[in-house]
Amino acid sequence: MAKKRFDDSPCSVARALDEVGDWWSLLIVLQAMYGTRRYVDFQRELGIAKNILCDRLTRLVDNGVLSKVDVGEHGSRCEYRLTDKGRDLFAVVVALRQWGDQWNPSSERPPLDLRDRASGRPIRQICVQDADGKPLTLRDVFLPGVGDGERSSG
Amino acid sequence: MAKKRFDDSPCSVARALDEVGDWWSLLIVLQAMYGTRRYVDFQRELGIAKNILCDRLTRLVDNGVLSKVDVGEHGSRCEYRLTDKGRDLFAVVVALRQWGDQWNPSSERPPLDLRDRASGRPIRQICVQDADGKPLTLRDVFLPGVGDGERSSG
DNA sequence: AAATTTGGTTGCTTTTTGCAACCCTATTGA
DNA sequence: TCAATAGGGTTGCAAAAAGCAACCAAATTT
Repeated sequence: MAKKRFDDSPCSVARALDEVGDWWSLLIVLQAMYGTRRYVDFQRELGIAKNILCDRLTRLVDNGVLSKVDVGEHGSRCEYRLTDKGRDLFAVVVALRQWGDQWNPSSERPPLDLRDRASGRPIRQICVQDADGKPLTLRDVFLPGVGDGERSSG
Repeated sequence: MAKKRFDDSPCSVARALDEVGDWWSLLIVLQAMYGTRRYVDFQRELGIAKNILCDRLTRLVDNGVLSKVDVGEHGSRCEYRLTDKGRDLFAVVVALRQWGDQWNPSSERPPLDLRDRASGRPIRQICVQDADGKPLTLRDVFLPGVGDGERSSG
């Protein structure tokens, strides 16, 4: 009766969700992208229970999304830092944020205004693109070798 | 002691995760993108418990990600179809799939080869882009008006 | 008329979550 | 030197959610 695991699923989305698909993990990654590195800071900023935070940080470290680094001379403090794998979730987080901003806008706050550091201009809307950069919707794509009618109408 | 809700969080990522951030919801959406519409088909293809599936489908309908449509003359059958809001999760799902393919590749299956229906060519890697389409990493962006040093080193 | 399909609901057990309390190791500081 | 505090946890307990199996009712098939 345990929660189902997807870590050996043939589907890479399922495997990805096994690592960052629970309620807290992706928020921890997001917070890390904002610069948070310390246990107590994650706890305060997310309002997460300490045991859950501990479990999630451990899992994220085990999965290579974060790394645990001892800081300070005597090793009693540590930081949790994004790895390359964790930083690579940037597109996922931004896509999710743009979706949330579009479909569940906050009545109080404007959508987050991420900008390119070099030009100062806002970033683009994330989308699936063809080889030339043209935006593609769900219906514009197919899977070679798969019976395709199922995805064509709707 | 209830599970924390994020539906009124000021963070749009948290609000998005409140709708599709649990273990099953995004997989249901993914399956719907593959063309699945029927309760029994979701159940068989995902291997999800019926009560959980029922709960998730209801939640996704309540949140406007799926719509429940009666089909057949006598209304005893229905289909769950993606709404525009649900289809708009395409970029999120593809970003997550590409991340999973890159960092947790399956030993058995090659990464899914999504292609543009018009050209037949593979789709691009999803990434955050500046206004000109140049790829941006986490460190290339900033939030106007926010003290920024926190995100600069890492 | 009986079996099957579809879309559920109900009961029950195992896990997970969330909160509070506690622990151990520095470090501060009076 | 001894107490207080901060950081990073662990433990215990109650509530909630997940998972499985059994059951249900309407429609369809045989």
